[in-house]
Formats: sequence, structure tokens, C-alpha cells
Amino acid sequence: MAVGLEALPHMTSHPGALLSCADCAARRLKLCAGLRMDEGKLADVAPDNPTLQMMPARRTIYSAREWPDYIYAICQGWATTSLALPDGRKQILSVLLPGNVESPLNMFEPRIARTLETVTDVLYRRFRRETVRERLVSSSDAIDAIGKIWSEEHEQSDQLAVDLGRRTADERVARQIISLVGRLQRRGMMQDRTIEFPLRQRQIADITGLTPVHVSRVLSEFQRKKLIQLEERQLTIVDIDGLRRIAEWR
Amino acid sequence: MAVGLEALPHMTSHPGALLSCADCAARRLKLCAGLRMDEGKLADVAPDNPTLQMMPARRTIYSAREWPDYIYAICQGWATTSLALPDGRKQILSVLLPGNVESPLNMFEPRIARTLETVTDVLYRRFRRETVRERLVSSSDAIDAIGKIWSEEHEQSDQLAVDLGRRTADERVARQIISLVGRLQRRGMMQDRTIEFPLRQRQIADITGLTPVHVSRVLSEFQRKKLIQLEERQLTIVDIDGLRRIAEWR
DNA sequence: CGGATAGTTGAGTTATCTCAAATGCAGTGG
DNA sequence: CCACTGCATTTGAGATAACTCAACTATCCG
Repeated sequence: MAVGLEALPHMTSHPGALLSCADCAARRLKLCAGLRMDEGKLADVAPDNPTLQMMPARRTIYSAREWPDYIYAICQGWATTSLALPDGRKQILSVLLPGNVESPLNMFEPRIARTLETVTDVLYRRFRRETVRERLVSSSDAIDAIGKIWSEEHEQSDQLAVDLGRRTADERVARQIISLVGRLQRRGMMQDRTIEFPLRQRQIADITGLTPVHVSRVLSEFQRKKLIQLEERQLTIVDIDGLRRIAEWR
Repeated sequence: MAVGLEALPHMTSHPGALLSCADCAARRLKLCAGLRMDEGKLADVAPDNPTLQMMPARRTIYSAREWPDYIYAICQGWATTSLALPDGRKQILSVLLPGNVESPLNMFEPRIARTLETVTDVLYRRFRRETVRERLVSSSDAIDAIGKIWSEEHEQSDQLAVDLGRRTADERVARQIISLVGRLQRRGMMQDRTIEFPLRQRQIADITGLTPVHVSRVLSEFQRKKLIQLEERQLTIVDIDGLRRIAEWR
């Protein structure tokens, strides 16, 4: 199961394109042990191989008003799911990275949906909800695959609730950074100690339940303490232990 | 589908026992349209009809360290699921009322579990995770049933995140009250405008991400404003519109 | 070049927390 | 039955984390 990156000839054949080749990413995600393989799983479930679609940065793929007929798998780029209150307050519920899947809540029942927005340019595939659902009935592998996606989603939302309800601003921001770094690292999207970090402070605020102004202060503080470095949308981890100490300890 | 309460002879035959007869409650939940019918659904999925078990108030049914082998359905009483941090901070993730189901996250994968604790004395049934899982494979009705439970759970956690991340203390407390009142009302567990309300302020604090002291102040304020009345673990809604105004508006 | 969006920083405000003391109630052991 | 201990709640006083407002700069985009 522990298939390493080097086991994929397609990838090593154009290393420079490692992060920009969506199908390469998809295969990598599917083959590497320990990765989120949601997109791969979903492709197994609904193997009609939908074509890749593209959405520019900062657009809405679907909004909470609609009833999405599809389940979306991110192949490249970053996206978020969120809910907004009528007065403009907004909470981001998850950050989707390549390989992640947004599985609509209303797979089985009509319910309120989240809003799915792109952060960067995004390549994605979409799978008909009904197709996936029908497939669940006939294939136990499909149930397993989707079940794992749900389990993981569920655990993420539990963590989010604990963070929002019981952690300080510093902890929340530090944890979010650590979490994203880990996820990207597992995807092979970290070089040395730095990652692409396209999130605006406004978005970090919406993830952590803070104001953009406060996020700016926290990030400045982290940089002043030499925990991270952040410039030109590149995030470098300078002192991971220091960051962990803030994130997990009170 | 719209089978009313009066359609159940068993219930009307001992109206006084309406709230204390677990099997009565189970049947009611299963038959009345518009109710959460999770327990009923689960019984359909795993029809080996497990016996009723009992746990006194304020005990832990299982803790986050364990790997529960069972899915729990509450038949009578109140329970909570929660996660705790090492330093004692704690976040309650859901309040379970009769008919609700705690579906372990690790149905498909080994993951961190929540802690399941009783608030009042609780009667519950438990269903082997493996049994339910096997049943999912063979029955599309079962998938539907469990799928609906998950959808609902998922929506609840989204709402929780928005509440914790983006709402004020007053809003959170008011919304929690409104939500609980609604759920009990739909179960026929509200008489006139009052409900049994066994939650301690400490628990309300752990649900809303506040301190017990602040919860006390908010509740006192609500009573001073004649929105609710609260004594001897009985909660009376005095001014539902006022409460709604606080809950939804900023 | 102009106009929007992003981020920084300071000053003052406020929602919520912490600490502490007082009260009541429930359960326990003698 | 009583004294005792521990939890739950209320209330005050003071502290603080995070917010709001505002001004300024930098950056991006057409």
C-alpha cells in the first residue's frame, strides 16, 4: 500500500509540472498511501469519468440557495465551503484542496446547502448526485468509499466546532496553518518548508471566526516571533515546534 | 404519512405515561410525520431489536478514548456528545433527545470518537456497528435511512460552526433554547409553553462555547426581559417572538 | 492613471472572561 | 437527624481578548 511518489513514472517524467497537472495529481492522490484519496474514491464510485471543468479564482461554483445536483471533486487549486448569515457574517466550514470532495448534504434529503467558492483558479470534476446515490445501492465498495469521505468530513467538523467554541485566536490560526501545511505536505505540495498559500486574511478570518484586522495582528505576531514567514502568497514554516506549542497548548 | 398522535391507541390508553414509556415514544417517533425518526429508521436497518438499556444521569456511556462498537439510539432522556481538550476545555457537539441516534464517526474508518454522556437518566438501545454496516450493503432502504440521519447530523454541525464562529452569546443561547423547544415540541414533549429542561448552566456553556458565569448572566437577562421563565428545571417560553428576534437578528 | 482590494497599525470600545464571595441545594457519613 | 462536602447559581469588580473605527500604504487590474 505504501506506494511512494517515485513509483509514478508519469510524474517523474515532468517534475516541473508536478503541481499543475491535474490528472497527475489525481493519480498521485489515488496511489499514495496516507493521502486523502477522496477524488479517486469518487471516480471509482461513479466511473463515467466526467470531464474536467475550470472555474477562475474567487467565483461561486454553487451557492447555498441552489440545490446542487452534483458532488464536486477538486482536482487542482483551493476552494472553500461556507454558510453566510443574512447580515453578512460568514463562516467557512472547510477548505478543499486537490483530491478533496464536497459532498452535498442533500444527497439523501433536501436540506440547506453550503456555498462552494474558489480561492484560486480551480479544476474540478462533478459527479451527478443521483448517479453516485444509485451506485451506493449496488456496490459495497462504493458505500465504503463514500462512507470514508463522510467520516473524515464529520471529524473535521467536530474539530472545527471545538476550535471555534473553545480555542483562542492564536490557537485557531496556528492550528489552521499546521493543518493546511500537513495536508499539502501529504500531497507532495510542500517544497522544503514552504507552501503556496493563496488564502486572503479575510478568508482566514472567516475560517477562524475572527476579524480580518485581528488575523493580521496574529500573523504579524507569528512572524515577529519567527514562527512563520509569509510573503508573496508563500508561507514558510520557520519554527514548527513553536507553532505546535501555540496550537495545542494553552 | 401524516399519522397524528391520536392514531396511536397505546398512547391514549395511558396518557399520563406519555413521556415515560420508551417504547411508546419509539413508536410515536416512527409514525408521526415530520419528526426525527432516527431510532425508528435504525430499528428497520438492524431489526434484531436490541434490548433497552439504562444509564443513570451524568454518566459516560462511552468516552473518546474508546472505539465504540455500537451505534446508540436514545429512547428516553437527554444525552450529549462532546470532545474535550487535555486542559479541560470541552465542547458539546450535539444534544440527543429521544429518538436521536449517535452514529459513530468510525463506522467506516477508525477515527477519533466523541464522548457520549447522559444528562438525565437515559434509556437507550445499541446496535452493532458491523451489523448496521453489513445491512447497508444489502438494503437500499437502509442506505437511505442512515443517509438521512447523516445528512441531518451534518447540517447540525454546520449550524453549530456558524453559531460558534459568528454569533454573539445572546444569539447562541437564544438559538439553543429555540432549537430545543422545537425539537421537544415536535416530539409532543411540550405542555402549553413549558418543557422539562434538565441542562445545567455548565452544560449550556459547553454547548455555546461560553463560560457558566456568562450563561448565568444571559439567562438572568432573558428572564428579566420576560422572554423565558426558568425554575425547578422547567423552562417556559414567555415571549417567543422576542426570543426569535434575538436569535436571528443582530 | 483611477479605483477597488488587501494589509498594517494605532486608539479606544466592548463582549466576554476571571476571580471571588455568598447562597442554596443535594448527597453522604456518622 | 445533623454536620459536612461538593455542586450549581448569582452577583460584583476588574481584567483582557478580540472588536470597531479610521487612517495610511501597498498592490492589483483594467
